[in-house]
Amino acid sequence: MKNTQVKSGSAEYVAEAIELAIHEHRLIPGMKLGEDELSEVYGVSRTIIRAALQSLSHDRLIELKRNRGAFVAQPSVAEAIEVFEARSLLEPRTARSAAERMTEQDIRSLQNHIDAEHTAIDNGESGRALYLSGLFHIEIARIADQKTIAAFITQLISRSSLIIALYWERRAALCESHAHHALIEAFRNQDGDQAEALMKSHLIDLLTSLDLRSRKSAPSSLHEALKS
Amino acid sequence: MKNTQVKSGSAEYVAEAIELAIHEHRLIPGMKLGEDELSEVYGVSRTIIRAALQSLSHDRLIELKRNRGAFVAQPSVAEAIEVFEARSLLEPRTARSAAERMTEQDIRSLQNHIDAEHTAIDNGESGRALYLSGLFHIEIARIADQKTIAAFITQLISRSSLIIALYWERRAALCESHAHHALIEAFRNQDGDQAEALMKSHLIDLLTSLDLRSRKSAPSSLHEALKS
DNA sequence: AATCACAATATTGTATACAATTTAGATCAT
DNA sequence: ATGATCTAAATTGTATACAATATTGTGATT
Repeated sequence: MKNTQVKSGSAEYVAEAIELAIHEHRLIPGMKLGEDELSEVYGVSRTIIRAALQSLSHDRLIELKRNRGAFVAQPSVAEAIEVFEARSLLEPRTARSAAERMTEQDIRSLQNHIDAEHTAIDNGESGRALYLSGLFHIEIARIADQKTIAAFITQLISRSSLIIALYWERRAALCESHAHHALIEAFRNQDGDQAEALMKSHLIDLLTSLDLRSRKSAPSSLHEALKS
Repeated sequence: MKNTQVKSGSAEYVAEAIELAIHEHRLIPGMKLGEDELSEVYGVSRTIIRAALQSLSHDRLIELKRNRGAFVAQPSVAEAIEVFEARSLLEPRTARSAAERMTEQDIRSLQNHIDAEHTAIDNGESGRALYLSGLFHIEIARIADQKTIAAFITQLISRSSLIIALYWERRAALCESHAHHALIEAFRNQDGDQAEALMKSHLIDLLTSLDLRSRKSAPSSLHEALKS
C-alpha cells in the first residue's frame, strides 16, 4: 500500500494534523501512535514524526514512554481537575480583557465560530463541533491580545478535549451553545464584569458535567482515524 | 580538543543543562547555539541536540529560526509585560493555595532556598542567586500541588530570567529577599489572604523594577559558558 | 575604497542505517 | 492446558550520511 501523497509539510504539519485528530476524537485516549505507521501515513521519515511526537508530548496530548512509543494521553481524574482549575485562573480574566477591547470584527468572528459549530452539530459531526467549541475559547484569548496566556489556554483546551473524551457522559447535549451565546452578548456590550462572570460559571458547568467516576475506553485502528 | 566526558544523558539532560546556563546568565539572550558546537560539548550526536533545542524552543527559552539555527531568546518589551501579566494571574492564587496546605517541612524547604540564595549572593555568584530566587517561586507552586499550573509557572520564570537579563538595571540590589521573607511569614501563619496579596505586590515590584527602555546586549563566547 | 557577483565553506534539514530494547511467538516441561 | 524460557520479529533510540540552505570570502568592476 504505497502512499503517493505529496510531501505536504514538516513536523509542524504532522503535529497539527494529529492534534486535530485528537480534538475531533478520531484518535482516542490510549491509542498507540507507531512511528513507522505515522511515517507511512504522512509520507515523511521517522525523523519528522519524532519531532512532531515530541512537540505533542510537550503539550501533554500524548505520552511518550521510553522504548515503548507514543500513546494518546489519558488524563487522570486529578489531572482533569487541575486542567479546569488552571482554566478558571486564566480564562475569566482573559474574557474580561477581550470584552474591553472587542471590535465589531471580533464579534463577527466569534459569531462565525458558533454558526459553524451549529452546522457541524446539524450534520452529526459531533467531533468537529467539539473542536469548534474549543476554538471559540482560543479566539477569545487571541482577541485579548495576550499571546502568552493564549498559548496556555490553547494547551488547556486541547487537554480538555481528551478529558471530555474520557469523562463526558451526555455527548448528545454537548456544547454549551447557550453559554457561548451569553458570552457574545456580554462582548457586544463590552461588559467586562459580565464576561468574566459568565466565563467563570461556564467553566464550572463544564467541569461538573463530567462524570469523574466512569471512564470511556479502548484504542482502535489508527490508519482509519488519520486518513482524512 | 577531544571531549572524553562520559555520555551523561539524553536530550533531557542537555536541555536542562542549557536551561540552567540560561538561568544563571552564562548564556546571554541572542547567543547562537550551534548544533555541532553543542554536540561536541555534550558528547552526543546532533539528533539529541536537536531534540533538546526543540524542547527549549517550545518553552520559548530559545528561538529556532529555520535554516539559521537556535538562538537564546530575546523577549520583547511586549512579551516581558505579557509574561508578568500571566504570572500575576497564576502565582497569587497559587500562593494562597500553597499557604493553606503548607506543612512544617514545606516551610523548612522554602527557608533552605532562601538561605542558599543568600549564600550565593555572599559568594558573589549572582547568577546562581537569581536561579535560586526563581526556584523559590516554583517550589511554592509545587507545594500548592498543582502540577499543571506549576509547569506554566516554571516556564514563565525561565522566561523571566531572560527578561531580567535584558532589562534589569540594578543587578547588585537584586533578589527581593525581603519579599520572600515576608511570604514565608505568611506561610508560617497559613494566611492565604496575606500570601496572595504579598505575591501580587511582589510581582508588581518585579515588573516595575525593570527598565523597559534600555536593553542589555550582545552574545559572547559559548564554550566558556557551558564548560562547567 | 565600496559594491556586486559568484564560488567556497559551513550549518541546518531530512533520510537512512545500525544498535538497543521491547514485544510476540514458539517450544518445552510440568 | 498452563506457564516458563528462549528465539525471532518488530519497534524505538541514536548516530551518521547526504541534501538543501545560508554564510562567508574572494575578486572583478566601478
